Amino acid sequence: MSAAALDPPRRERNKQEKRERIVAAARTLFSRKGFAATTTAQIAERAEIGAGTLFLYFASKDDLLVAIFREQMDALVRGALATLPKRGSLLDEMVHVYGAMIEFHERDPELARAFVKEMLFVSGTNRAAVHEFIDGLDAQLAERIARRQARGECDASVPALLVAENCFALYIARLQKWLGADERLASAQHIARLREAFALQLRVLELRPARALRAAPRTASQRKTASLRKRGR
Amino acid sequence: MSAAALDPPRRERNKQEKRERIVAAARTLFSRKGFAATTTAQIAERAEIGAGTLFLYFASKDDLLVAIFREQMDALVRGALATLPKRGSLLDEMVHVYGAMIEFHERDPELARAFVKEMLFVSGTNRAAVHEFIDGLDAQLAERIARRQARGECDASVPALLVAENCFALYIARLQKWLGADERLASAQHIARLREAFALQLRVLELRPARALRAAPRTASQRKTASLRKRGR
DNA sequence: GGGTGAAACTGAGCCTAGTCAGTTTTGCGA
DNA sequence: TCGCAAAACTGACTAGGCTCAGTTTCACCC
Repeated sequence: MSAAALDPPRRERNKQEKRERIVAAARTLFSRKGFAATTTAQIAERAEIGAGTLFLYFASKDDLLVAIFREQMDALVRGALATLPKRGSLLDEMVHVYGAMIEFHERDPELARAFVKEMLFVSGTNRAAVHEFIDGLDAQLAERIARRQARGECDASVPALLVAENCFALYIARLQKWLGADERLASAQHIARLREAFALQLRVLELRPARALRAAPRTASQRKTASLRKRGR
Repeated sequence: MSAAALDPPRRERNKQEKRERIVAAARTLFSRKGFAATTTAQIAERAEIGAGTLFLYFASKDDLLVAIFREQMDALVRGALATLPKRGSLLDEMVHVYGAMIEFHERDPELARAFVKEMLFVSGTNRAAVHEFIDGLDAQLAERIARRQARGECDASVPALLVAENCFALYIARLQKWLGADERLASAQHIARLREAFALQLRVLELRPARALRAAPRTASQRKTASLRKRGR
């Protein structure tokens, strides 16, 4: 057999195909029967692999779930960032991006719950990817903030990345309140609440009439810990 | 046997004692060998009960862990609120309370990680208690904010409870960043970071020179969702 | 003090995520 | 074409959380 040019990555390609089969099988079964009710044996059977093979591709059942979601989230956020409302406020942009994620999770709250629970403590094949995703999102949104600061639309003395990180925290907290409660409000409700929380955080970016920036005098104990604040990134 | 006055709650008292034995056994074993390495069978044996009995008292191994931590957190927060620094700023107070929790978690990060992961999605015997704990903490801190607002030290137009809720979100996010990462910084580092995040959020409470409160004009899409914002509490 | 129904308890056994010793497949150099 | 080492794969097996049918204990009433 003389497929010289294509062959070298053949083994690799087989692996990739198999991985895809596993992901496809898992996606189907998870959404059909739920996460807890799907066994890894069923996934393996549907993907036509041995029961143990699954764990060569994913460190655990949780890891597999996170892999599936992360891929979808990547695409979702790329889409949301590409369709940011022109002429909207910063708040609008934030809500546009995070609102898209909330709407996505509304499709299947049980899966979303399992995902959110795992996401922040991933330790399998997704560790790096998840942290890159979060850092990337924070950086993108910080960039949008910084641009407005440069244009003089926002208070430039506020660290943009820190604002973006705080907003991500507010998003996660909203998800947790939503998915951790039994009464399930519609996603629109949660987006509205998220907007409130964001609005409060983004207020620090409002331009202030001249002075005021160091308005509140620092207290003794504030000064005491000040030396710790220079974080070594 | 004539212990008439004490007997009626005897069954009840036995149950309570048994529950305590389970909690004590679990606490010891968890901290000695870690959460994952401790089996429920070992806990049951040490508590001198049958293996199945444990699950009459706690819905799952996770539920047991959450019960233990929640009890400790209750006491910790009560203590922290009782020892708030006099004459400190609002920021100092926030850091005092949440810093105490971070320091507590530093004692055993593996347990803390498992706890934080479960806490927000509890579904066992602790559901209500955990949510009461969080709501109570938010309310207490909101009260501290409101007091300052009433005294004219803070911008009274800012909803105090929302600020407190946002701060809790920032605390959780900090915990997750800490315990979800492999490189374990000292708790002092994390308290310093938490202070930064809080400081940024609390800036919205700074008094502003007269105008400015409705500084930024609302955009079209902001108005669009405004009707959703009246949350039905 | 004995009968009775309910509450509490028990542990053998089920179920499934995850492991690993052994087997098959693959790529490559002779 | 033929070894051969490494990579990939397999499925019987294990461990441990949790269940539940059966048993014991308890409180109450005659």
